[in-house]
Amino acid sequence: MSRLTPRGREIVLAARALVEESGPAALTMRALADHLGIKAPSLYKHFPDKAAVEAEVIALGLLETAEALEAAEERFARSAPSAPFVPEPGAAVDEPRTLLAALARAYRADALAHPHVYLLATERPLPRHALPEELEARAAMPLMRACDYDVDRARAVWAFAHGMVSLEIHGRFPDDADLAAAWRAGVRTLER
Amino acid sequence: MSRLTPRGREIVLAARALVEESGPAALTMRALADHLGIKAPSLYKHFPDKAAVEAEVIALGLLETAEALEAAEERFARSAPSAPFVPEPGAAVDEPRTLLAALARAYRADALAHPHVYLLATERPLPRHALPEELEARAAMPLMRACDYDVDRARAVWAFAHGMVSLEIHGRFPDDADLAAAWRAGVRTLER
DNA sequence: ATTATCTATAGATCTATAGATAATGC
DNA sequence: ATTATCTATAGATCTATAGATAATGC
Repeated sequence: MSRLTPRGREIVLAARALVEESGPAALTMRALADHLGIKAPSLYKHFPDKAAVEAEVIALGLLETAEALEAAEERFARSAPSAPFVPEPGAAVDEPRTLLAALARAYRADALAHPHVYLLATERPLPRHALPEELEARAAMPLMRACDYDVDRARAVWAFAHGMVSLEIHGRFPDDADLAAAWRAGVRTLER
Repeated sequence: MSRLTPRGREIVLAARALVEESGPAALTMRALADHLGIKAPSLYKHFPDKAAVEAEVIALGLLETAEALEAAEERFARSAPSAPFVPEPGAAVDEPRTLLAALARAYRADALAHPHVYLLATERPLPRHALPEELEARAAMPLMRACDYDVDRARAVWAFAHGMVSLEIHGRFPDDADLAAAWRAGVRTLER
């Protein structure tokens, strides 16, 4: 994004909106051009091909995930200074009690806030060559820190969170499933 | 499958082979017909539309998953009669020690044995109306039994397993990641 | 009679290139 | 001069229907 021209940025934002509105398959050069009020061939003066546009949308998604997790880390650090959790009488009940719970909640909220972009960014190989250096690593860091740099546990937690979100977005759980309870069950056991 | 004509079955098997060979997007009525040595319009005498063929491939995938998990359950029941695990001197080290570990291993092996069919069957909404009654429930039962019918934990375990497999198939882990270790970390903590 | 196939074809799309034209920035 | 746009168009696909033809099963 940062290395794009202003017009390039506009195009990517329109592409993102298109994906979010109608799913990854709806991102065609024609639909994108329509959205922008221009003709499809004009897009090729800004991007070499469709894959380049798609990669920028994916980069946006990853960046947002990274920022959402970093913000959750910070909020948690502020609200839970150090001592073990002690529920205050009358305090809101649903504050996350652990850093991992806070990150899990943020991960889910971010993914469900733009499910189609989430799927575009996760359910296919990453176009790593077209992404900003270090973006992938940055998105992974909050979980690594929460897992005390135990990479195996961090990967297991990531897989759990991704699996929950993926299955939820694709409507694979029963309609009446208590997904909050499933998240709690997973986070609680993965906690240590 | 069972409710198909013999020719219908051949068509579905060819479709399955096509998906497995070249991915879900490669399943087109033309490519399928080519594979069978006929012309595309002929397929419409056997299936009303492409979605119907796809649904049968998905049903095959689900059925295989169910059978793989059931077989793993049975193998585990035979090999680990009841007593807590005691490693015998000189015994093979990599026998799964718990039912959950056995199921996790079977889930991964099944998915990686035909990754494209796995993705077709999981990374989109299920065409439930076109699937055999109870197939979805059957595929879910082994995990439910392993989790003592704690549905929240069963869903968490499923999400973990699906997430691991999905991320692995899409090449989202680093090439040198020790995925066996991540599986162990996840299964161990989700164990209870 | 029914079934499986075929040819021909309608009707939608897609991505991407070539080359012309208008507008903007020195 | 450069940049952003346009029109025209090549070249690939796709799904699905209509109607003809050949083969099979009573």
